Amino acid sequence: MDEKFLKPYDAGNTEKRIYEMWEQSGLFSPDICIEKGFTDASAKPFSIVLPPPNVTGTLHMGSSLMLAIEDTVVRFQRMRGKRTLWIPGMDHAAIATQSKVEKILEKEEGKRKSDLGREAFLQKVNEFAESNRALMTTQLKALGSSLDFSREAYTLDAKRSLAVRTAFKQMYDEGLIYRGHKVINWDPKGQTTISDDEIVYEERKGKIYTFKYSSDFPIAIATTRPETKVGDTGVAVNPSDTRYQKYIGQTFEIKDFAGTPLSIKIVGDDSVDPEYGTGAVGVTPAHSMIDAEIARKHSLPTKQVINEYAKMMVETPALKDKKVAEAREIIAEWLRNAGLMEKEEEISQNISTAERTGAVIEPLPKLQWFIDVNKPIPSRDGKSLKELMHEAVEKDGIKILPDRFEKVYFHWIENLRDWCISRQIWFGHRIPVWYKDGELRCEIEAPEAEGWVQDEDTLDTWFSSGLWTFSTLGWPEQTKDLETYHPTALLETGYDILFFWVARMILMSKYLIGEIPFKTVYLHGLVRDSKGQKISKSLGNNVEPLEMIAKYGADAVRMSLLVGTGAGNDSKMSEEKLKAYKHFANKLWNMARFVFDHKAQNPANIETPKDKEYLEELKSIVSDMTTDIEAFRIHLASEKIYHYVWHKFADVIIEEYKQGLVSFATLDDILETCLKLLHPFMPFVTEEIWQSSHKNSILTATRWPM
RNA sequence: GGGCGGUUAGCUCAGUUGGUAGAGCGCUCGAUUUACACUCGAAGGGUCGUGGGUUCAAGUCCCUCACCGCCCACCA
Repeated sequence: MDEKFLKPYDAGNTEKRIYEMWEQSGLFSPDICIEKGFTDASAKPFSIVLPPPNVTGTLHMGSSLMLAIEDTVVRFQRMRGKRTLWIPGMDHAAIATQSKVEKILEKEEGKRKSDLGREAFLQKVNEFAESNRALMTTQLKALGSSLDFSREAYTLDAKRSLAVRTAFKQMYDEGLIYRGHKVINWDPKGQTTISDDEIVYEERKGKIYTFKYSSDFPIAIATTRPETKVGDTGVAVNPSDTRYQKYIGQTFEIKDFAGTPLSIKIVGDDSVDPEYGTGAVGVTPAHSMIDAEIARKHSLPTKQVINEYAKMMVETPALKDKKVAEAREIIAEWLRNAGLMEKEEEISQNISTAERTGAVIEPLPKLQWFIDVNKPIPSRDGKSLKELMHEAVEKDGIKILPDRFEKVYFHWIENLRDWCISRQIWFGHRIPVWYKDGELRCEIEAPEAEGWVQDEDTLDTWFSSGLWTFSTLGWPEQTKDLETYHPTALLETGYDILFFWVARMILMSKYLIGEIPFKTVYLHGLVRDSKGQKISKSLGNNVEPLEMIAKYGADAVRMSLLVGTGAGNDSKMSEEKLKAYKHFANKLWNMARFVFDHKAQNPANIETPKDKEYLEELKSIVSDMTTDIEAFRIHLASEKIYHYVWHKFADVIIEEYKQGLVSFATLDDILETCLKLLHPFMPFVTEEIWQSSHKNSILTATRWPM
């Protein structure tokens, strides 16, 4: 017997060596599995794309859970004989990465990005991204992830950039991408637009003011933002409201509203609730999306009064260049003095803030690029993107686990508005549109003729990640990989990016290649700390995966994340759990030691009545686990094998063997099967034990028991 | 305002299609120079949040309420 069995299992001394052995074997590539005869060339494919971690930072416990689940499924399917492919990659995460580098630049060199200029700044960002990529690759490997690194992708590399430009052009040519002057969510701190999904609502105390524009104006209105009222061009009332009906169609000229002249037209609109407030709404077309919609219906003019720095842009000296918060007070005070203020009430309101910077969102009218989600698409039977996204889950059979998220998904689609995809940041895919003399061209490659200037803006980072399932497989080129591995079998990710990412992938895939991107979506929950708190920097309760791996071993980290963590449920990470599974790895180690020890003594093999019973029982364990993993009930399968190995095999069967109630052949059989069954969950310790008794054989490339 | 999830042993949580409650940790008692102290055995501990309903049978299905948590939504 190998001497190392005389000591407790030492993960630290094992894992790196085992991973290198796996990498050298090439078995993580399905092509090599076929070449070596482990996988049948005509076997069914099974593919997963790794949700690309952001190059912003390092992997956290949530990513470790993701890797543990995916690697378990991938190893299982590989052992089942499928042509199994798991593609790694990274996401450039445009805004997140750029703002992080901006912060570093500010802190370390006291410079702003404008001091460097676009090119030099981007070089810094790329260097930062590159150094993180290397560290994250180490982390992926440390956990044992059986990823095919020969196919590694990056959202910003040449192939993926080509995919982005191709997708953009195709959507532009079919009229799905358009440029429009619309009210968008402006982040005054980040100085960029953001999409509806990047808004976070924060509950804050506010005031609602009820007032009239002037003493001879017949209708009072209410607002939480008096400063925007200098941009009002209308008042909307419900057409059936007898109090106000008579004014509909009239225009009132207000000579002096806090120093600004207003022209207010009364319009009738069904969206106004006569019961709420004064039953009338002041319409500010430039600074509210809902108002913009009312204004569009009634042809009210748009008057922008707030600029990109969240400062007033009216000529009135008292207001000009004032911050919105100051302007609010100035106007409120003016209303009080003029005797126009009817009521002021404290309320709690949800204000929209930018997810990244925390700044209060300022809705502004701007010329931006959008994806039209409602337009009927000729090449897709006249269906809209919304409809395509809907039918992917409704009809095409994408299964979302847990299934309650299907409802959430449908609800999101129903409320979806056109997606603003242009961003005023530097890091990311430049919009593939060029301008010259008032002319515009959308091309995959820059026009060769002189004088064409490319659009300054970049694309929302989710545009490129939306292409991920097929851009990683070579699209727009019609590759063999694309044909074989798309649609992918499984998309496993956190429920928090269902809208950001999962829905966008369905949109892109259904439109661009006419098929669903994946058959099953498995959404995992949040990994919290031992007290159930969200892990965050401000709480300082971050658990570093690499440290935990060093302390307890990757197998223990994986098991502690997997056991008992069902789809969609948040879970808690604790050192007790990690310790328990470290003990389990060692228990297994000693069980192997016991069996090997006895094997060396050439035990007589006398069949006993118990042999058959135990082998039958094991068969049913195998079949239960197979069903569980195929249905992605990893939390049940992992618990089942844990319990069987420790409390049946070790506590009962081995003990009975000592008493001669079980034959050695059966004991040996059970150990071998257990190693296989445990391998997807705890790849390192099982492989290490396997290699000790099976020279020239790799457990990773061994068939799952039947 | 709308939707969703949770409420099961002291703690943390499982419980897949309804068949008279499970695990880990902790606690108590005990074993043992043992493959393994990163061990083993035993014991204790739950009217499965509340109230009702369906059923031969409900933690599991339906309804009510309560508390905790999450998501969505620019009632001005």
